[in-house]
Amino acid sequence: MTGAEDARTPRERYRAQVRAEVKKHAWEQIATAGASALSLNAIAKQMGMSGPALYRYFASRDDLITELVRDAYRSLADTFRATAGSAQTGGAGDTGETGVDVTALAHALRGWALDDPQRYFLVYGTPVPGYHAPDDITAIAAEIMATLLDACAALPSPGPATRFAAHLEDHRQWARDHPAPSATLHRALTFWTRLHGVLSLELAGHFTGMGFDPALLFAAELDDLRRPHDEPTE
Amino acid sequence: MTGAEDARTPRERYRAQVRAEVKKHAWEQIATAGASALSLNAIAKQMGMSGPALYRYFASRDDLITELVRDAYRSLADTFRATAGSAQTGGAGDTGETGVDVTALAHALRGWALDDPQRYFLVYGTPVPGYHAPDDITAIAAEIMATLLDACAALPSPGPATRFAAHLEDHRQWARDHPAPSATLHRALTFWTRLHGVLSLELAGHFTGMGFDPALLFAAELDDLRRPHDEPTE
DNA sequence: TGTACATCAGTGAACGCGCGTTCACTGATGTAC
DNA sequence: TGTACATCAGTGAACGCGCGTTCACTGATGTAC
Repeated sequence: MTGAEDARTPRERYRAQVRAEVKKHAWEQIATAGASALSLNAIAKQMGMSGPALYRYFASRDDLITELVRDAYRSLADTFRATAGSAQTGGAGDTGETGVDVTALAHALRGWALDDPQRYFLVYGTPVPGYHAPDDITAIAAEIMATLLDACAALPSPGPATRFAAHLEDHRQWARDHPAPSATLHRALTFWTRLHGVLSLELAGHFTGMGFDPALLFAAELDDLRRPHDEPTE
Repeated sequence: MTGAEDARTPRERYRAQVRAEVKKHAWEQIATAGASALSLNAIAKQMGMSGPALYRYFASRDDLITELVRDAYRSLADTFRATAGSAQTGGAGDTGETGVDVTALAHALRGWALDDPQRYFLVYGTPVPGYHAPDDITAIAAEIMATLLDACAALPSPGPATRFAAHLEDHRQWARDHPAPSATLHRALTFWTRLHGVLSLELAGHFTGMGFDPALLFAAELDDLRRPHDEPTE
């Protein structure tokens, strides 16, 4: 068995290939000069084509950027799903918990971010005022959050009933279908904001010259997230 | 006494005034379309001047942007200093600690960020690949960090001796002149990354549609930062 | 107070550039009989 | 297998635009005697 049949016509396959190559050059351009410097004409030149040729493949510059954003989200969602699927805890003398490992997710996130910082910033960086992502991208973001929620739900202790968790009790539209208690939602949000806090400052270079190893700060935050906390004072 | 003498000549005062007006329009443009869309010609048009006139006031577009970045840093540093100077703890039946109040700093940071999100992102948002801030801006960043360190040093408990603090023991170039123990440095860094994590995701709109109140998540993180923690497990 | 000069703000024309995008067209590839 | 037609990739010219930046110049403001 040499592989599944490719139902696509040669033309379709060629189209897909050129589209992929355009995107590849687009990412290189973004990595070099930032997303705002992305230029269709420059990409065409790099590919040895004339500018208007690209309009066979993308309706407009905005269209291309939106697709890059979508691909970035999709890439992170897939990375999360793959990590969640293969990295269950409970194997090596652990505390007996089962399910998705939140530590593995954290390292997957960090790896994904370091792999291409500008891709990370295209998702989580400075927003362009007025831009609204289409619905299908929002759906991918929700998918990412769902994977994270599953992992947090699998943590040994459900976490303390924080005041913010009480607020979430009545404000959990984003997770209304998830069975996890609100304390777990709080944990997931905290996981997200804390790791993003370290990662985005690190990738933006705000730690350079300070001397310490950002990976260890990341690890410290992760350790803290895994540790059950006291009840909040008062 | 109607005020101190203004040693500046009328021409100098005029210059300063026009420069300020240029910056004002620049900020409006950034708020509307992001920093990458900033255009000298557009600013001149808004001011009813011709484009080249602005070159009397700024050497180049990059020069203007650098100055906006500097002003943003300066603004945050001043806000922090003012907050630290006027908001000592220990007044209202507190636990007896004295010195700068970290809670006040946190709220000052949040207020400053919400006041002008694009200004926040100009400081902490997506970096432009290849751009390096001049030294005097780095110095302002250090000033901000110093104020934060002072506040963390004034917290009731010095915090536990975390593993990361042990690493900082030998990697605290950025705070080699500060008397605070490394555990306090760890606290300051955590303060920074956690609050930035919540703020940047909030300002970028990643919480919109989720239903909860970002202010309460921010408050929850702040509460957690103020609470002394257990020793790390193991 | 008045005159001569220097300083400086602002203009308008111009340069060169690269951008996104449209359009009519050529030539190659695939499809139908 | 060959022919007629439809589909589609890619080109080159062109449009209009706005950008940053320079330059020589005008006119107003300030300074020195």
